[in-house]
Amino acid sequence: MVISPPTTQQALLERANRLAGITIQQLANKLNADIPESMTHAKGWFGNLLEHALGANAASAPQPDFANLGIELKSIPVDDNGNPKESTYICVVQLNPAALSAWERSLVKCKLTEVLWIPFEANKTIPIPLRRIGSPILWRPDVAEEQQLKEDWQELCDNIVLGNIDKISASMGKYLQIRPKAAHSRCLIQDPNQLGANSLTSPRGFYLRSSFTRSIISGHKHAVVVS
DNA sequence: GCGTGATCATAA
DNA sequence: TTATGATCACGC
Repeated sequence: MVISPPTTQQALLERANRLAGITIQQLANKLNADIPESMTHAKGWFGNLLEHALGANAASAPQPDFANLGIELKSIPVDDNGNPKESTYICVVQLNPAALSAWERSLVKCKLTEVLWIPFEANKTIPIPLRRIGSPILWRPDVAEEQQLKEDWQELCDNIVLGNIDKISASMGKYLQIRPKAAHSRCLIQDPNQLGANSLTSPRGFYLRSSFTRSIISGHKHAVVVS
């Protein structure tokens, strides 16, 4: 079964709201999907299931999941208190000078312009099929949030442009951080910002700290979302 | 390797 | 217990 992409924001929200409260088992059954025994070898499984269920169409292109709506979809694992259990991957850290030149044209800003967050239970004591899907939260960063994201991005990118990517640690950045993002630590890519024709470094990604996504999620817990 | 979807595993 | 650094799966 292939689900077509929603043509409007409201259609997308309606679909997402219909998933609120059901279990992973129920969703998997609807889509005729097999549930993994563990997430160890199926780390992106739920995110992919959700894309399928909502009709996301950007595949693995570097753009928002619902390209026509400019909306990025993010599943977010939460504990018993509804707080995020993990940081949230945003996008690859591109090393070409153009990608590092301005926040306004960055992939991070593009992805974070509007995000549909879908929380789901991730407490390991709950069997995967019984974990429930939460209510969707459509979020746009407010002025203060975007300013901080921009500052974090700028500080991190300044280091990259100066050829100091290997000095960046995950502790930098208030909301955004940069961490490895690769199949394994032996993966290497060219870094044109470093002196020397063949400077290599590890592929990295931008992530949102869970302390930040926690504020996003909790700040909208009582939001009313369509019908 | 690059980009997507992320969570795992262990040092601190 | 938590956050960093490492890793898993997939399409191309």
